[in-house]
Amino acid sequence: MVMKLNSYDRVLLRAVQEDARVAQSELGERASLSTAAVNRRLKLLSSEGVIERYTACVNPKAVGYDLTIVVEVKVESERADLLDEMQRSFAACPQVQQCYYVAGDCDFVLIFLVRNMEQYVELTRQLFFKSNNVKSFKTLVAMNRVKTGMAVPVDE
Amino acid sequence: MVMKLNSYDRVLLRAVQEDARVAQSELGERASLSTAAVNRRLKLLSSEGVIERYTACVNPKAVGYDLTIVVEVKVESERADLLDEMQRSFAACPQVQQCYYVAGDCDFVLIFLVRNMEQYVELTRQLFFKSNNVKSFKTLVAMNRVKTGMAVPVDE
DNA sequence: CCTGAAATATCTAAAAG
DNA sequence: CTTTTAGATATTTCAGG
Repeated sequence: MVMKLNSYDRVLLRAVQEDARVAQSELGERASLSTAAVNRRLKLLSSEGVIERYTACVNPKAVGYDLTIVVEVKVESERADLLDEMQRSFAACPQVQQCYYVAGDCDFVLIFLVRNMEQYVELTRQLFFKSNNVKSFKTLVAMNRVKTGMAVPVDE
Repeated sequence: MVMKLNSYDRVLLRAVQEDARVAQSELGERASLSTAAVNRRLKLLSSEGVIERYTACVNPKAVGYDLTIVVEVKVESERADLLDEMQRSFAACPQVQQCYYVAGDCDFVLIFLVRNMEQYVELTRQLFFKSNNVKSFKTLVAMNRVKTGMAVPVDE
């Protein structure tokens, strides 16, 4: 599960997280590596699961998704089967961008991306009221997406 | 700011969010479009800012980042200059993966990705205690990353 | 808005040091 | 790890409907 990374790999990982479209020849220059070596290492990083996938980052506003909402959910029962079912329904909802099962003073943190408040309200009905296992939830409306992304620090 | 999307664009956006490495010829087949048309539309989507960038998704565990922590921060003062300075310092920290400025019962929601608790504690000192504008913060440790990513729904 | 063909560029794999 | 080579793929441009 944990691949041994050398310092070339680290340079590559930082670079492709920032911009996955830079040519391998260009990556080679930055990492002081041949193009062939870059190719080999990137492929290895993918096959070892260090790089999980490549994706395009879409600007939510550009497709009419203007509202980001963070929600804290408390559950009624911690029964495993009920929690599993909740997680499945959360994960299956396209407007739930992220979901974390947490320890602390709530049980789930969800990040919604919705078109408007109406859509959010409708989704809370579907996801929270229907399940009968949500004790309460707290809504935090984002005024500013200060920092977004899934970038992973690669240090050393 | 808002580009008019046709139904080809929507198919393309869904596809490249899932996997940015599919060939344009393959995308063309899926969208019933020529390769050249796919190329042109993707380039347009980028230049119009609909697609912000392309990125590699790195598995945090594979690089030793095993802990995801959600933090709610309450501030002392809402003075604009103080808030700006906080946002800058949060955004500048590589272990702060995401940061939202929110309305509701706290002011900021941060998502940390850290190696271990020690690192988290150290970062809270730097980011929260130094600023002198953090009234309190609440730590939620993720037991399960149920759903992650920055995927944006593209409907219609 | 589209297509199809031609020209480039990039990636991949193999061979050899 | 390197370089070089060569062939397969992918991207981009261009002419034209």
